[in-house]
Amino acid sequence: MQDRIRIRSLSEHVGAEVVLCGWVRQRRSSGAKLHFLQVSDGTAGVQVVVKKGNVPDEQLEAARYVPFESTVVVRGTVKEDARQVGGVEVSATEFEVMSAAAEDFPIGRKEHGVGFLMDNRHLWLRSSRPRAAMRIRAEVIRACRDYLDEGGFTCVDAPIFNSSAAEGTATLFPVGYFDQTIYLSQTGQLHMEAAAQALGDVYCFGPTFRAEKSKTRRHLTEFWMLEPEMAFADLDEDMDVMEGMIGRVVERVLERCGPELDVLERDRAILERCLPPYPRISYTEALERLEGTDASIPWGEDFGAPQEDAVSAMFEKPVLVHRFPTAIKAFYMKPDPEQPEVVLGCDMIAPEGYGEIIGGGERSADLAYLERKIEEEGLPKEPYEWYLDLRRYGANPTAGFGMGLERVVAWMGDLGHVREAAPFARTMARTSP
RNA sequence: UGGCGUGUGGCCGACUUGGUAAGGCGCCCGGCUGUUAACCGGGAACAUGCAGGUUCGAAUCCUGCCGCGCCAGCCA
Repeated sequence: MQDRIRIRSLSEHVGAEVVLCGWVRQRRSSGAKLHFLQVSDGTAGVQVVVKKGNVPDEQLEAARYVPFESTVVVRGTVKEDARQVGGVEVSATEFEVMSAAAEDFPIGRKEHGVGFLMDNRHLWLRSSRPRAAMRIRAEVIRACRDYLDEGGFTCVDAPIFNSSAAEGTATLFPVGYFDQTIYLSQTGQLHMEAAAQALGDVYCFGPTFRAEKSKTRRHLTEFWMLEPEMAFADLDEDMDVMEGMIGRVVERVLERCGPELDVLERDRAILERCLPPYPRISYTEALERLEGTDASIPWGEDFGAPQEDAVSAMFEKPVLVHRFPTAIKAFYMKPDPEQPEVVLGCDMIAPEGYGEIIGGGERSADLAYLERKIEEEGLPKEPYEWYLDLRRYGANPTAGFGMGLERVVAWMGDLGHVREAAPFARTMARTSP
């Protein structure tokens, strides 16, 4: 539509006559001669007033009976009105129904259950809560990319189709690829190590897939991961980047997503406490702090959700836990030269039970060590040959990490479940809409 | 995969000790020229996941199956 304006910018047109398009989200009448329509075009919503005398009678009737979610074209005058959320309303002079919606739009103004809402995700997306979550998601992505791009990183894409796995094949989704079986990517890390040797500081951002039969509020089978990788970086630098990037995310969301946080009724004070610096404690220290609590575990055992929650509850901000036992971590992690029983890895745990939002660390540059680990863990050697080439031709220290986008978004908006942080979440039980 | 929980109209949700399915939203009609999860009056339609069992009688108790949810493991 030629001269149509976005509802978001209506306040710049007070007193002017404008044309707008949108969906009728709500309708109220005061007699047969005055109708109030809440119209949204996605950018924002506004109250349109259709009054007898201002529009032809047949348009007045159309406004009286227009079903929810119908698309309409409105010409009218923008008026200041302190009673309205955006501060303005539109007094219609022309009202046209572009497409009348069926009268049984399933999403009502009253409460619904999770199952029903997820079944109707394509329509639920129009509601204020999902819209706020999607805007926050977009801002989190923007903040991360800005942080890395400004820091001199190069965005490099990782493949989705792969014949090898970074961490075994148990949690991979097999797909038919011509006459063979390959797998959907569960990480871009190995490829980013190759890219880092070409470009220094790199990152990839894309979907990853895990066939984990997890049905918790922190798991999706398809999720987006941001994975920076830095040549010649060590664990401390790696943690600096984790902290800097998440710090930037928190700052940006607070700065630019105020209205969205309000829609979600997110307590801002909690986020304001989450600006850097973040505490950094070793796995061993964490266990010492857990001693005597319900979450206490023997040294050597991996952190579970109860340990993560207990550790994060000790601080009011994200916590970096580093130097986990070598035995429980992936083969490519570099052992600490000063205490080889632990690796130079690090996880960032988000507050409020949102769990591990980042996992990463230094990669081993030692060819012989990696060959031994691959054998010890019973991994097939052949698929890793190309990866081992990276150690044969100019081995270098490398460090990086992976950030789970949906977990960060769920935490920012206190969404309760990662499925609300994705537009169309894929879980064990749901692959549609 | 395991543990726990749950399944009532299009949606939400009662039915407590087993006794013959509330109420609300939505929908339709009407009223109101300033409403905003509008309000007021009237109306129609629509339901106990599936299969067994106990009982005079089951939405309610028992068993199995299926779906969903939460938690755990695994991870981001």
